[in-house]
Amino acid sequence: MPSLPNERPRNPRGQGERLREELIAAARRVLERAGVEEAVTLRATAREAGVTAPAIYAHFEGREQIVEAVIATAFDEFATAVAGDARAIEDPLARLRAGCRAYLRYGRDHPESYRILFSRPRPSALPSVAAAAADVFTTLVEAIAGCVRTGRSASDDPRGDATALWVALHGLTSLPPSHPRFPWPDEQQTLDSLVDRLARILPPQSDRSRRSSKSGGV
Amino acid sequence: MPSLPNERPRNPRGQGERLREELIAAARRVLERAGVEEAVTLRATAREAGVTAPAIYAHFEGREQIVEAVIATAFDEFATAVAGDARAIEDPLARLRAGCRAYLRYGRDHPESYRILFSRPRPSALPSVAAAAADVFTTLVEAIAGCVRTGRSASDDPRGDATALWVALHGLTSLPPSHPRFPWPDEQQTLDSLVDRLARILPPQSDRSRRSSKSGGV
DNA sequence: TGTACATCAGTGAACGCGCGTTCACTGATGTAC
DNA sequence: TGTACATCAGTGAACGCGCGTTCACTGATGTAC
Repeated sequence: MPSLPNERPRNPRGQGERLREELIAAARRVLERAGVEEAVTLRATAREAGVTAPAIYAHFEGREQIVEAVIATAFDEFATAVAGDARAIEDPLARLRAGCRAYLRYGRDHPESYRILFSRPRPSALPSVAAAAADVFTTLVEAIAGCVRTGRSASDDPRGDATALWVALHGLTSLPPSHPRFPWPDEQQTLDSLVDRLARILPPQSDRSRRSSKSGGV
Repeated sequence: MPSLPNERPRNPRGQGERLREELIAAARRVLERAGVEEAVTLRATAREAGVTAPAIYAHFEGREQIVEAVIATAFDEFATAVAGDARAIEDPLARLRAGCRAYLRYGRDHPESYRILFSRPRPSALPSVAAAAADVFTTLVEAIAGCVRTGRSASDDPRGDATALWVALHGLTSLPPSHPRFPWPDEQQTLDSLVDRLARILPPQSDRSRRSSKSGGV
């Protein structure tokens, strides 16, 4: 009776562990398709994976553990998208901008995954998530500190400024989708402006020497 | 069988409409207590209101309409907290700060109501919500424009800056609760810093004349 | 002043549904002898 | 080389639960005459 429209060959002997990964991937598809965490039921996940519901219990204690695995996986992917791609860039200002753009892009490409990562008290209780979050935050702090060293930032508190920037990034990622009718200005422009002001970005050296004593801060 | 622990006298004849308000209030209590929108079921709302489930159909078409009414009510309350309280303040900078503080305070005092207002595409589809949101946004824009007139802001785009500030306010309101283990700096300080930088707030006139030509912008 | 009736503000029982979870099982594949 | 057996990767049927929704109803209160 449980009709399995998603046909699926049984894993070969000894490869039973594969189903675990398949279930996490299935749960993520369910999440992104339905748009609410509550849609990630045990049975919906099983259906999506092409398996019957009880098969899940060989790999997860229950529904809650599936959701946790989804969160951990998504956060890891998110951290890699932001920190991993940025790490390779040498110039700190370019790295900062690339990291911020990657952050926003992840949110736009996987809105429900992003939401589940940042709209519940739960995520940071998972150790792997706390580590990934620290990774992303450190990327921001170090990029700002790097900008200070290259003379492109006037920050006197890279940690505090990185926090403010993170907060604003989160706002830019999550607010517009929830009020799509509002006439939001160009996203990239808002992003650049937030980065410039919150990381206290200064014009390049050549500019500043031209303007001489007029530079300085608020 | 539907055991009504919340005893409740039947409304007097002609006063049946009262139940509608009682149901909205009951649904909001359920929402704030449970912490997820999905907890606001028709039956849970009825139980909380001390009424049987079918009694709801005299006032709402179904569950969805209750949630909509909760959103509309909460958004109205939110807009009043932010714009209403601020409107009375004459000095635009004081008004701007008061509005932003009220915004953050509402989010802290009613976290689930705030979340439901700003984490779904749905809210702004409701006309009353769009109006309330516009009210809040206008408060921000006018306060910044007022600061420009009194010489306390260097903004050359109050709408754009108000948008950036709104985005950041939303971030500050919603991000820390979702990652409570992160060592967030003092909330009020972060708030003040976001307002200062995104609304391009300048030091008071007396200060600036002392520092003379050193003022100016990033 | 009395009584029949209409209306109003709900109740109580019942339905079908998807859910999480349990239990006994099945059938293919590898292993011991 | 053949066969009995163990193991593995699941299946299928069943359960109790809360849900949304329907339906016929009830009992108090006001109104017409």
